[in-house]
Amino acid sequence: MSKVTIYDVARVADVSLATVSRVLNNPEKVKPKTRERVLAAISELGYRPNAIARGLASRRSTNVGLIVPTCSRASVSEMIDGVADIADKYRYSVFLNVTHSENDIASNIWQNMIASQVDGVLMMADNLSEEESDRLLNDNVPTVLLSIKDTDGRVPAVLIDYEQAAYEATKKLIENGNKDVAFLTSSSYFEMNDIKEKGYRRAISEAGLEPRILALYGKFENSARDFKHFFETEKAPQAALAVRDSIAVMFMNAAIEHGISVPSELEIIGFQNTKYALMSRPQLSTINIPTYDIGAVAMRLLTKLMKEEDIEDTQIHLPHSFVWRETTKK
Amino acid sequence: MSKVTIYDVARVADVSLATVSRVLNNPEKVKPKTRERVLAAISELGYRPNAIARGLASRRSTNVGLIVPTCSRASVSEMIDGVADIADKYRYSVFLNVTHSENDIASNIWQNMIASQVDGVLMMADNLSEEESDRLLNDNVPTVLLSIKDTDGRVPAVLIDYEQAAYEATKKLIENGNKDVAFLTSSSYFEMNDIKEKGYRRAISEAGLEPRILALYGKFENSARDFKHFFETEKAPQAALAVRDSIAVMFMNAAIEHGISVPSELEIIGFQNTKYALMSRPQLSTINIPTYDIGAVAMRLLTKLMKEEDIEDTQIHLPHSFVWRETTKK
DNA sequence: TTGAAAGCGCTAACAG
DNA sequence: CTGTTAGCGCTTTCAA
Repeated sequence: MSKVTIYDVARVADVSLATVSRVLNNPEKVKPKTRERVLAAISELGYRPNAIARGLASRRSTNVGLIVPTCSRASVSEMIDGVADIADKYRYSVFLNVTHSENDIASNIWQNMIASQVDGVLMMADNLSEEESDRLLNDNVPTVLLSIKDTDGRVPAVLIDYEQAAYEATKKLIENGNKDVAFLTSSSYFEMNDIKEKGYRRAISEAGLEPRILALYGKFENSARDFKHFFETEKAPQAALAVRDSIAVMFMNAAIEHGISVPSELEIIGFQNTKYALMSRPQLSTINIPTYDIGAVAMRLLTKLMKEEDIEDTQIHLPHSFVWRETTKK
Repeated sequence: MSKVTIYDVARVADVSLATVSRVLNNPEKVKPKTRERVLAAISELGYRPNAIARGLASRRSTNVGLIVPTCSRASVSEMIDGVADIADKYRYSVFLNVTHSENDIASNIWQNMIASQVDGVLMMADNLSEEESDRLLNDNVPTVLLSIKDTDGRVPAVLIDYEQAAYEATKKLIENGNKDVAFLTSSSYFEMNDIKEKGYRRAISEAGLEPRILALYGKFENSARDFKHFFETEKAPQAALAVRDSIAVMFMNAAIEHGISVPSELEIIGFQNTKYALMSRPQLSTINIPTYDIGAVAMRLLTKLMKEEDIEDTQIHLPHSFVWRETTKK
């Protein structure tokens, strides 16, 4: 709330406000001696340029908008940390918008302000309609998608090749000798899970096996009960790939309580490599996703986009890896 | 990036820009007929007021700053969701700043911008020095602390009575007949953990028992190994209260692997009621903390502070509760 | 190398 | 109820 303005600095340094502005923005265009005088005045008065006024005059806010469906999912909160770190490094401020998966982004408040006070947007969503990606393109504010991509790849994005990751994991399960390999997915629709399912199906079909999709019926909170019911009424698979670590662990717990031994009778692989995987017993084998890096790389890409640098490739794929722990054989 | 300004709207609606501004900010001061004409022009042109210009002219940004040590801790990410929801409701935008526990907030970039472009600040920190709280007071921008409080309670805050919660949990453990009740805390310094420890010590001392503090030596990642070593070299306690669910679960896993049976030989209570507690086996008894609400209530308090409403009580304590699951007897 | 002057798009008295 | 007129604090030509 400092009330000292650029005029005060100019007066104290005995220069015009234009000069003060210059030492702030183009210091090399000011004679060293004058510059020092101005700098001295600035620190003497504790002057801090008013970012809003600067934004108005320069028509650039050095703010970016970050849109996420929620914060309380490890996959997004870690990503936010990545975004925040890099934004900080480049002196950008980040506006956080939590959409709660409300699909129509246009109707959302963010448009109101995004349009007028951010230089770029980072968007993570559980799914993205074609309309929405059209809108992103039309609003011509630089945008980077995190973890998802638009159908025709026109919007810059940073993501993991989930299809390939799921494919490889499924293949591993098949190679371990399992014929009945299930895919555990969530009931609510996540585009990302569809992509993982594709990879699973590819591996299954290549091996000439039958796919078996098990979807959580409802909320995560009930999954313990739901999985218990599953094991009581249906034949247990020999192996399973889950779309998230948490689902993998819940499934495993239910299996173990049903007397199934892991991994000898049931192998399980999770997705993400969260703390859940470390804390389960047996410890979960899982696919490691560089969540933090997705955020960091996306923010870095956005800075380039905002500077209108030429980008070779605007669709960046980050590598995944596997962490073999105790829920898989060998 | 819409380039239509308030002048365009004024021209199309055939009024002055002041009238347009009025229908935006004080619609009741405009004749309904005129108002409709203006509204029509607004939607016809797709006009969106430029928040930056508005901020400059009105000296209010409708932005709040949110400072957190990290996002990737359940206790903070859920809180952020709470903040974001309420901010949204009151039409405030939130600037996210991740400090990574760098203690000196003054040295941080946030001061630069916070001072000039936010109407209020929400701050969560792992600890708060007296200097820092002084600074918060001096900068006279409305501020609310989350989960922590300053030593002399001058800064508005929303928090849980961690001391009492830990006291009650410890007491329960003692009432269950345990004499050797340990307190599991983290090695790095968190003010909050000290407060919990106080509650633990109060219960222990009231019962005439000896306190036993077990601090993690290093990083969470190594705690499995560290706890294993603990059980191999030291006498296991009969019960334990942990400062976080994750620590409780890691400790429990190590105990079980050492052949100790839970809860018959070792009772454990965690803190927070995260998903970890649901996913462990046996399922963790824990202290439920309304994390989301801390954020929501703090944001609501901040809106009042920003409106300079009179607040009865600026230190709001939210209630905790207990969730008895499988790691405690009875 | 520096200063003068014209806005950026909007709000907020003040008149009328 | 509506219009006129000053700015908000800064950037940015354009001259000097």
